[in-house]
Amino acid sequence: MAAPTSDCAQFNVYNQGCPARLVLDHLGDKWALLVLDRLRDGPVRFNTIRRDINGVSQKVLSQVLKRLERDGMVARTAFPTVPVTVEYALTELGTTLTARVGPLLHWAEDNMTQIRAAQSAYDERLASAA
Amino acid sequence: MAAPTSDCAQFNVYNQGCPARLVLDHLGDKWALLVLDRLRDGPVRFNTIRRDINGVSQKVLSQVLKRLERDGMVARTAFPTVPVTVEYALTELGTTLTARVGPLLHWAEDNMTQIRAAQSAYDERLASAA
DNA sequence: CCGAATCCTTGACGATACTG
DNA sequence: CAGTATCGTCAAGGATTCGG
Repeated sequence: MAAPTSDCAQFNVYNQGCPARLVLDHLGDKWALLVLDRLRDGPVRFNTIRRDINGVSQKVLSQVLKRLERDGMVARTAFPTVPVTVEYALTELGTTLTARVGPLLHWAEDNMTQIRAAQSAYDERLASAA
Repeated sequence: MAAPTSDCAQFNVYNQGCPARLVLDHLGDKWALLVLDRLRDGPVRFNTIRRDINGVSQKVLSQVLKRLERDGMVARTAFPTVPVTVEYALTELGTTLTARVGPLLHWAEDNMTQIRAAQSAYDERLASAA
């Protein structure tokens, strides 16, 4: 067995030291990617994100943003207005990550047809077997 | 608001037509990436994967493989020996996906230190606030 | 306006046992 | 060897309510 792309301590995903999980945990997150993508053009306010990303709850968006902030992907700025105004923006780290994710999404778009075809063929085989 | 990398139907992640989800669902999967990575060198048998990926149960590995097969990432080949021998291998689609994920993992490795630093700084700020 | 706190449902995952 | 079937646990996510 050759060396894997990212070691991950003998493939033990439970190992918190695995660097890949640091990023993958965000990718796996149902919303994080959409949030990052929404911030690509510059700072956005909380409720603007909430409105634009259809289906996310306040609680979850709050969690996601907090986590992205903790990981240094997003910067939170609160303006002492009344009522409070809060803006979220990509940090440099977050910007480079978002840039790397782009190609992956493009790959998904480019190969969507193939994936769907594979799924259909698979399902059809199942149906004919039954 | 400019066009996002992947449209996702006005950011509605629930929309199954979103091409990104087709791939992201796999990335979010706790094991799929490890499986894909394990297959990079060529066909591998079920129990070999199971042994090499520490911590995965038969059930889940079975599920993951079936899903990867359905999505056209992995090809399953059963040899009519006694007892049965089954091999899993990356398809061309799976190979290109695995190739695209690599850079992302490298990014994670390269920036792991920064991420950890951000986390520490964040946690420290929380502690001093308390 | 921006969130925190609470309750609740759902489904992912693991352990175990069994089959062709 | 390569799975399927069943059960139990547990945490993520949604709905709602309250606070600064």
